[in-house]
Amino acid sequence: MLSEAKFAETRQCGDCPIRHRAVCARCDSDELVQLDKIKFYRNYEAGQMIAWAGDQMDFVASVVTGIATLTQVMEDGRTQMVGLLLPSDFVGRPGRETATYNVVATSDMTLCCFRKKPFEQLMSSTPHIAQRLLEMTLDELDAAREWMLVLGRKTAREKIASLLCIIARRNAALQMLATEGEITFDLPLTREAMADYLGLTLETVSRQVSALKRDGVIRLEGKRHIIVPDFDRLMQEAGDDGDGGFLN
Amino acid sequence: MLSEAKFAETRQCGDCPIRHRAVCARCDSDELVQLDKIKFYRNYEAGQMIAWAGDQMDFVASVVTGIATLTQVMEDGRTQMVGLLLPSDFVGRPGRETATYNVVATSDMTLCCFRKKPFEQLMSSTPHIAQRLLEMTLDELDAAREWMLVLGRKTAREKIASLLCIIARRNAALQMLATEGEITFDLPLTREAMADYLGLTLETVSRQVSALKRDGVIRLEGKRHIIVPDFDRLMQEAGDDGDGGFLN
DNA sequence: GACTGACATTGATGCAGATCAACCGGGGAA
DNA sequence: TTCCCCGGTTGATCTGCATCAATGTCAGTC
Repeated sequence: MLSEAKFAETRQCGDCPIRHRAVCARCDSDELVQLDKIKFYRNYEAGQMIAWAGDQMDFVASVVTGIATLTQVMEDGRTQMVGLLLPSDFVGRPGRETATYNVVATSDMTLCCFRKKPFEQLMSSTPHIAQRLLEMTLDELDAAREWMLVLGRKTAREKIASLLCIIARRNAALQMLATEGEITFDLPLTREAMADYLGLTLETVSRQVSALKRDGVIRLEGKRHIIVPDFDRLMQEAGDDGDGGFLN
Repeated sequence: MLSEAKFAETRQCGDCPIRHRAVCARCDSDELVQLDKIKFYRNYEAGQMIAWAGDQMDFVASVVTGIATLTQVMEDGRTQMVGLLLPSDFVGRPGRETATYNVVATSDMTLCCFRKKPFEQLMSSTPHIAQRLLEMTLDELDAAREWMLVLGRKTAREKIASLLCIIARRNAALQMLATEGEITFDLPLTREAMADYLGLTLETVSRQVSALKRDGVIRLEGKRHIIVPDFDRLMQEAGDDGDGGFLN
C-alpha cells in the first residue's frame, strides 16, 4: 500500500500505463507539461467511495489502475450500475459542478486527477484534449447504447454471457491480447455488482453463472477466475452472433 | 408536403428553429457561412428509413423538425430503441464511416445535413462546433444512463410514467413552457415504439397506459393526446421522487 | 356504406426471474 | 483453534410481464 502510494506520487507521464489511451493520449510534450502542472495522483482502497451523487466535485480524473463503478440508486434502494470505469477511462464531467452518480472504487485504485477549473481552461486552449474527450465520450455513448439492448431485451443467461464478453474484450484490449483460443481473466466484480450491472438479482447471477459452467461455456477457478475455452461460443450465448462488436 | 420541401430548401440559418440548441449553437456568423457551404436539407416521410446499421453514411445532420429513432435489432428480431432524436439533436458520428444503428423517421422530418468529410475538417478548425458537440454528447450520455436505470430496475408502470415524463419535459423545453399545473402533449410514438423504447411488449404498454388513465394519473384524448393534471404525481409514479432530473 | 389494414385494447395462460430462506466455505480476528 | 462474517450457492415458491389470441376503432379507399 505504501509502495503503491509512493509509486503514484513519483510517476511521470512518460512511463504512464494509460498514456496512449487516456484523455491525454493526443497531447504533445508541451501540452503534457501544462497538464502536469494541474495534476495530482490520488489512491483509493477497494470499497471506498470516490464521490456521492450530488456532491461537489472539484476535479476530473483518469483511471490509472484499478476499477470503479458508476451507480444510480433509487429512494427505495434499487440500484443500477451505469458505468464501469477501467484504466484509461475518464471520471467526471467538465462544465458540471456536482457528481451525477455514485462513484465507487471496486478494487484498490490510482486516479490521475486534474483540478477542474484549470482543466476546463486547458480544454479550451488545447484542442487535443477536447478532441480526445469527445472521442472517448462517443465511445462511451456507444457502450451505453449497447448496454441498453442488454438491459432491455436479453435474457438472464444472455446478460451474463454479454458481461463476460465485455470484460474479456476490455481485458484483452488493455493487455494487447488476442480474443482467440482459450481466454482467461479475473472477474473484477462481486455477484452483487454483476447483478447491479445487469438489472438482475444476485441469486439469478449465481444461477446463470453455474448454468454456463455446467454447459461447458466457461470454467471457474475459485469464484472469480474465469476460463473461456471458446470465445465464439460465449458470444453466441450472448446473442451477439456474428459480431455485435464494441470495444471501449 | 410540397410547401414543406420548399420551406426547407429556402431556409436560412437566421430563422432556423433550432439555431440556439443544435450543434451550430455556438457558431458566430462567419462560422455559419462556412457551415452553410456544406449543408443541405433533406426531407423524410413518416416511417422512412434514414439509415441502416452498417450502411455507409456520408453525412451527419441536425434534426430540424420531426422525430426519429435509433434502434438496435438482434438476429431473432428483438428490438431495442437506444435513442430518440428530437429537433436540435445530432445524427451520425464524425470519424465513423458507417451507421451503428438503424435510424428511422417516426414522423415527417427535415434534416439539416452536412457532408461528412468537410464537416470533420470544419470541426478541427472551428472549436465552437467541437465544443458544442462534446456538450451535446455528454448530455446524451447522461440521458442514456438515466435510461439504463429505467430499463434495468423499473417496473412496467414506472417505465411508462418515466417515458411520459421525458416526453413532457422535452416538449416543454422545446416550447419554453413550464412543467407545472396541467400539462398537455402528443405522444410521438406508437405503442410498439414505446415498447421498443422501454424493453416491454406492446400489450404491456397498452395495459399500463390504461392503468395510469384508470388511476387518474393521466387522461387521454384519442390514442395519442395526453393530459397530465398533476406532473408531480406523474414523476412519483415514475419513481423519480423529489427530482431525478435530466433534461437534454 | 362496406371493406381493408394499421394501430390499439383486453383477456387467459405460462414462465423467467424475483423473492424468501437455508446453507456453504474461506479468510481474518480474537 | 474457534468464531464469525462476507460472499456465494442452491432450493421452494411467488409474481410481473410475456405470450397467445380475440376483439375493437378509426381512417382511407373502392
